[in-house]
Amino acid sequence: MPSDAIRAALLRRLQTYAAISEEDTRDILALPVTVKKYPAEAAVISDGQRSTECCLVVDGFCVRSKTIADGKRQILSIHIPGEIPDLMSLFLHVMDHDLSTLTPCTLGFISHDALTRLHHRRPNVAEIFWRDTLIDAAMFREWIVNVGQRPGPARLAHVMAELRARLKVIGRVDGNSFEMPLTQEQIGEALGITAVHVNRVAKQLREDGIVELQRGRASVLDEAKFRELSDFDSRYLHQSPTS
DNA sequence: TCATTAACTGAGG
DNA sequence: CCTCAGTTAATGA
Repeated sequence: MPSDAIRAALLRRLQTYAAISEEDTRDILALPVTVKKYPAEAAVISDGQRSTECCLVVDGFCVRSKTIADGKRQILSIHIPGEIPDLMSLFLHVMDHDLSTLTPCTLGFISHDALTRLHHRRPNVAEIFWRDTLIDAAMFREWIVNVGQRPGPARLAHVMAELRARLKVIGRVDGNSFEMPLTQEQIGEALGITAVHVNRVAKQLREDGIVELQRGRASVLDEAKFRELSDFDSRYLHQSPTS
């Protein structure tokens, strides 16, 4: 993949958040990016490591997670192409959680130095990245509500609804289905329930004709029921520049 | 390896 | 008594 296409993916995402001027666009497209390929389930940067660059997801899915003393892992967020999951490392230099791939990934690395220079030269771009970080925090608030308060079926449906809304803006929703390349074990780690229970919940949703999960793809079978169950309101994603 | 399902258990309403 | 969810174990894809 040409590196122009990689920077364009970043630009496209940032444009969903805010209008970007011509000069700012030029400087974003001029960012030096080092591209690397990763296999599935690979560590990108780990808890405790010092970071000197930010990671742009070009292709594939990543997750952020933390692992507790007994080995159990909590998945904190799922990341799709165009996102920079570790943008906070630009200011918080030592990682406080893990970033790893879910699927095989193409990742673009941008040095903190280059991003800092861009911020100083282009305050409007700095604002966009700030906005991006605040939306990241809004997603975490929603995640806490999901894991802390919703019953299993709604938890699963909500994560699906959010993923679909985010995939939609990068043109990766195909009719009633979209990619959700997590095993039931990984879904359990995201929802805070066991893999067996994920299977039970998934079976229930399938039997109720609401949503179906197979081979890393989710299909919404009944939009109205899905909306009601998921309790999803996209407001917290702030996907429009004026929201 | 991952998905599926049953059977059992306990918490909590 | 009912629902939800964890554990264990067996089996299939």
